[in-house]
Amino acid sequence: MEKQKFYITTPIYYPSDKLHIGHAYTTVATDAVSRFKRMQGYDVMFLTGTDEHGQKIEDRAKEAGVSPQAFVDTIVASIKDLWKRMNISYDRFIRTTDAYHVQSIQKIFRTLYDKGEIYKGMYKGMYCKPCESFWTESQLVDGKCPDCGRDVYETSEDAYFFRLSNYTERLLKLYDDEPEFLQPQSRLNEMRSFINQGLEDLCVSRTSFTWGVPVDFDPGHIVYVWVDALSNYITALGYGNDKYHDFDRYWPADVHLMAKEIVRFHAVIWPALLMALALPLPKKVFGHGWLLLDSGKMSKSKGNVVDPVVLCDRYGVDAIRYYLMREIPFGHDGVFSNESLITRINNDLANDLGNLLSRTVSMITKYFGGTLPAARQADPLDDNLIAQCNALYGIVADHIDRLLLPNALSEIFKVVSRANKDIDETQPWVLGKDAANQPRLATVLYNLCEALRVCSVLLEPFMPQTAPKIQAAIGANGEAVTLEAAQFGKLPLTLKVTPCDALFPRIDVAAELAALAADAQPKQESAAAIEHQAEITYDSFMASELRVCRVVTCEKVEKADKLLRFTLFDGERERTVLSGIAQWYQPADLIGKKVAVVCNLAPAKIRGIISEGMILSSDVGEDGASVLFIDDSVPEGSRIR
RNA sequence: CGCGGAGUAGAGCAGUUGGUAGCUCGUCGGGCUCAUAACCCGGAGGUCGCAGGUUCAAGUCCUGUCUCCGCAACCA
Repeated sequence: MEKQKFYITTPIYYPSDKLHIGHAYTTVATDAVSRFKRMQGYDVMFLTGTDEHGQKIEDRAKEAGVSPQAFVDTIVASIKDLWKRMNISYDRFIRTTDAYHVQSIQKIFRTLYDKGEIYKGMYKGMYCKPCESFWTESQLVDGKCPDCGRDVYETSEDAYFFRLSNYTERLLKLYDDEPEFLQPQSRLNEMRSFINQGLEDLCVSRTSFTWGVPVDFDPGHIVYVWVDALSNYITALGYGNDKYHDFDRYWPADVHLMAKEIVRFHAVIWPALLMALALPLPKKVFGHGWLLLDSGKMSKSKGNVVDPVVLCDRYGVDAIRYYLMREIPFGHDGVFSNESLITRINNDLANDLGNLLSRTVSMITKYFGGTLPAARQADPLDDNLIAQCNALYGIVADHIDRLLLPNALSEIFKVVSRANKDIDETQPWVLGKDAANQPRLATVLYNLCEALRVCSVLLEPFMPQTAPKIQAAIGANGEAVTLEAAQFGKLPLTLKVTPCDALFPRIDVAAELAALAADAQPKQESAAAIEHQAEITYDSFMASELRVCRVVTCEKVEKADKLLRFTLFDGERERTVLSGIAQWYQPADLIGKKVAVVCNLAPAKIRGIISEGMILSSDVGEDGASVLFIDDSVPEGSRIR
């Protein structure tokens, strides 16, 4: 009988920086599922890769003084190293700069254009000239360029649009007909309400940068990320190219796995594109949650990203894989902390699993010289452990199919606990005192090995290095370590054990946390690289008219989270100024205070209000601001220089 | 303002179709000695954000309300 196929993907990651623990989280989860499916006998295609085009890469390459291609090549190499280190068993790695992908994208783009699904129109947006970037109204920060904070101009350019708006009904119908399509359920609710707000046609080309796939029938236009990146899931199978020929075999995907913030693209744009191409839709899109830190969300600019390489070096790959898959409910956000990581390693891996193996092997060595005799004597005391071992595979398989990965692990560890408890109940050290009890003692120890074997087989997708270590120690190999053998009684009665080192040495929590804290110190300082501006002249500085103003009134702007609206007295007149500091200041605390204001700043309209100036404040970290208050004795209107 | 999520023992979380409130860590006490000072048992600790409602019965359904978090067109 031909094997059933199973096609699973991670997103293709954006190589503008090294990857962090969140990317590893997505990828480890995908890997665990892939490994399990392979063990179940599926013909698995596990795809991952990198999304290498776009403005940001172009910019980063320029900063680094290398070509975009050289820039991404370096990062991609580090990504592949990371996956190798973490035992990621991907079957194929796609780069959007691969020639075959580029060829496919051009073909797809043209097909959509020929079908009338893509049309040429005008892209209207706010343009920042220094940054050469378009922004939508909602992306602007206080009406300014979110990158550089300068003024933007309303402008427009030729661009291609995908008729996304035509798919509103069909997408809603998809959600109704296939509730499994998008999981977890909460994401489906979110997408449904998003679509209900109305879909606009989607701009799918750009002319503002060149690092991308050119539209082959219209020079100057570059295919934008939607078509370029999302299509990787089919181009990697050979759709529209001759590099591969697996499309018929593997498409549609069984699971697209990703973090929640890109669910929208996979649950709205991607199916719409596939509908436009008249292709089958993926069976499932799953958006897992985020790894949060104690200090809040992880972000590059905050400098609090967690580097998976460092963690793996310090604690071992399997410990990290286990922690990621066990600690956080899949689909929800969860907090990542060194403390919980160490606690997990010590309690689950060292005390429960590692120590179970250690005590089992050592007793067999001590009482039987390492090889069990064949004679047995069963006892009703054993029934519970045996039953749990036999039920385990079904439970785990069910959880993994539903992507409840932490639940699968928790079930496996229930059996580990049960085995530890068995040792107390059967008291092998008592049995060992009387030679007449040997058959009974052999049974007890055999049962422990069986529990370890069944657990190790089911743990293998999660901990591919640890499982074989356990199996080697208890003399399990060949047929006995396959998924089919994940039930009680597959080891030979006269099994032989081989002592091994502790699977997971215990970590001294206090010492480790102290060491981590010490390590983190110097990093903080070096991470604070300051971006310097070009040198300016005295005159150009003096061009700014900075004056002391008194806050006359201050109130929060309706319907805006960040904005405060000030009336300031500058010594001559009152002026209205807006400032995006509402998150950090209460209006009442500011009234009457004296502040420094840029008075000759060109007025700008923000949220429909004209702001005449800017209140000076200093950034505090990535997310914070501190207004520069002037001493009350200084009169309003005083020049600051 | 809109949309989404969350508020359950000190901490972190489970609680499918409503029927005696659970798990992990921590804590306190006990047991055991094969083992990585590991393992096993037991105790303490919660009026399930708040207020109403439906019901014989609600953490679980309905209404209202408060607080926290996230999203609002590409940070996993």
